[in-house]
Amino acid sequence: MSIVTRFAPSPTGFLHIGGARTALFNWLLARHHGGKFLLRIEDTDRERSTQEAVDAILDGLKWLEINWDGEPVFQFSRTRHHVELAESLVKEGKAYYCYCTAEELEAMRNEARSKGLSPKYNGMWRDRDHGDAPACVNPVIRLKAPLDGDTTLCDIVQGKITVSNKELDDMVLVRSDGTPTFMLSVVVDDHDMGITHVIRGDDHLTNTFRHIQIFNAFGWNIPQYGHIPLIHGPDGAKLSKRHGALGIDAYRDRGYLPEAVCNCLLRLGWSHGDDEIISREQALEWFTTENLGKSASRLDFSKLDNLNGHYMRIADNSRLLKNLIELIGENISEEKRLRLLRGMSGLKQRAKTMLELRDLATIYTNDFVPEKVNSETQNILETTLARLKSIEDWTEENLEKQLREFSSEKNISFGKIAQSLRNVLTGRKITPSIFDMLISFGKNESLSRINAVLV
RNA sequence: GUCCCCUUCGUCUAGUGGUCUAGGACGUCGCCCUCUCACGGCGAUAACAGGGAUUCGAAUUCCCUAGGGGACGCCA
Repeated sequence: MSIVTRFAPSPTGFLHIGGARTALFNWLLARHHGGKFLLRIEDTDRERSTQEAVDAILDGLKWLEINWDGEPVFQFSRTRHHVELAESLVKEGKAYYCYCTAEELEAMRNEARSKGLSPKYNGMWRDRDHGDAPACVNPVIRLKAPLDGDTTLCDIVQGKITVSNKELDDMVLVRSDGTPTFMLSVVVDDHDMGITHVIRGDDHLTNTFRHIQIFNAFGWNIPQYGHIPLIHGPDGAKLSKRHGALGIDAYRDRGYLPEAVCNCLLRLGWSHGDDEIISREQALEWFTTENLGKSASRLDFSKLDNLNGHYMRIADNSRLLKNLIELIGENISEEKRLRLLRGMSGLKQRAKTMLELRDLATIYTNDFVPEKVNSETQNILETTLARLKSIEDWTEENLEKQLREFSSEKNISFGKIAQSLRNVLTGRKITPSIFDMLISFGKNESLSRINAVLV
């Protein structure tokens, strides 16, 4: 049997880090087994669903290079089908109309709570005759859930979990306005889409028992479920906007590379021995549900920084340049682009994020302003300039050779020469190596910058 | 309140009864490399929530306690 997984976000907000990880895991599971990964937009809540959120989710997935098969399924478009199936359940006696008002339901819950039970529907219309129906109340359709026995979930991650059916009530399948609920829609769509495996957040665990009851009512096969623990904020509490519950776009804006974000997410709740840096190819090869963890984790930004630094270092220079120019958002002259490209290797190993890279890169993009130097530095620069002028073979290797020779000939410490050059070329004390910069600026620009200080 | 789940260094985790005086990674600290800063290298720091039980032997199995989380909607 071929594996079909899905990611089914509701477009009521951005794609956050937890959702991205869920998508990643489902994607990896499907791709690892050569199966399909589908996308379903759960937009049945018309009040809160927005097109912006749909776009944000799609963009986020694309940025992470989590590609789905076929077109996304929009759940709302399947409303009629969902309702018809619910009605067929009523005909079969597996569901029923309930005419309870909001006040009655509230009273039921309060009563249950006061008895120390979990608040739930008491089944008052379960076996009641249609004729009793109040004329002015539009009914909902409820599932006739089993009253006795228990429902068991064999979870891929959490193991076997059994819940007494007494804990579950007759859930609403179709609302009084005639629209299907999440409970119904998820089950029908998962069935129709041929979903075989569902990896989702732990917060859905208790829903799953309800889903199983609906599957059973229809007599359909139940997919394999894997409930992964939630990601917590740095303080261990539920992830909220206060901590890392940012949209995935915020990670891009903060200068993270998608492969670093994926690697980081992958290690949150999944492991492969002692491996930390895991490429996409390796992840695809190694990912199985056996290695999913059972306990909640927190997003560690210093680890993300570290991973990002790694992926920056191994990233292709021209790709980084392209990203950098987008980030700067201004026109960069051809000359400066060339400088940046030549200097990229030296810059990228000093940056943990694209934002840091952008700051470092200003040494090559800022306009040159000559700074005053003291007479000692001036003397050093004067003689150094003469020497540099004479160098025809302007390569890193040769520059190093020549300048080191020069240093011992003149009996000037190499550190002094280097710091003087660094300062005059960039106006800064912290930069990439001077050879790196001499090459990046090129001979002409380098000499003219030194000259500008001497005049 | 009820039900369910979780608990190894500060953080992410390895570990599925002996190979664990518990391994790796990030962070932190120190040293080395060195033209500054990084990178890199070496080293240090630091954990099995607590208590019982099973066993010759338990981080690993079972029970209890504590702590944390999740769910209890005509939201998804």
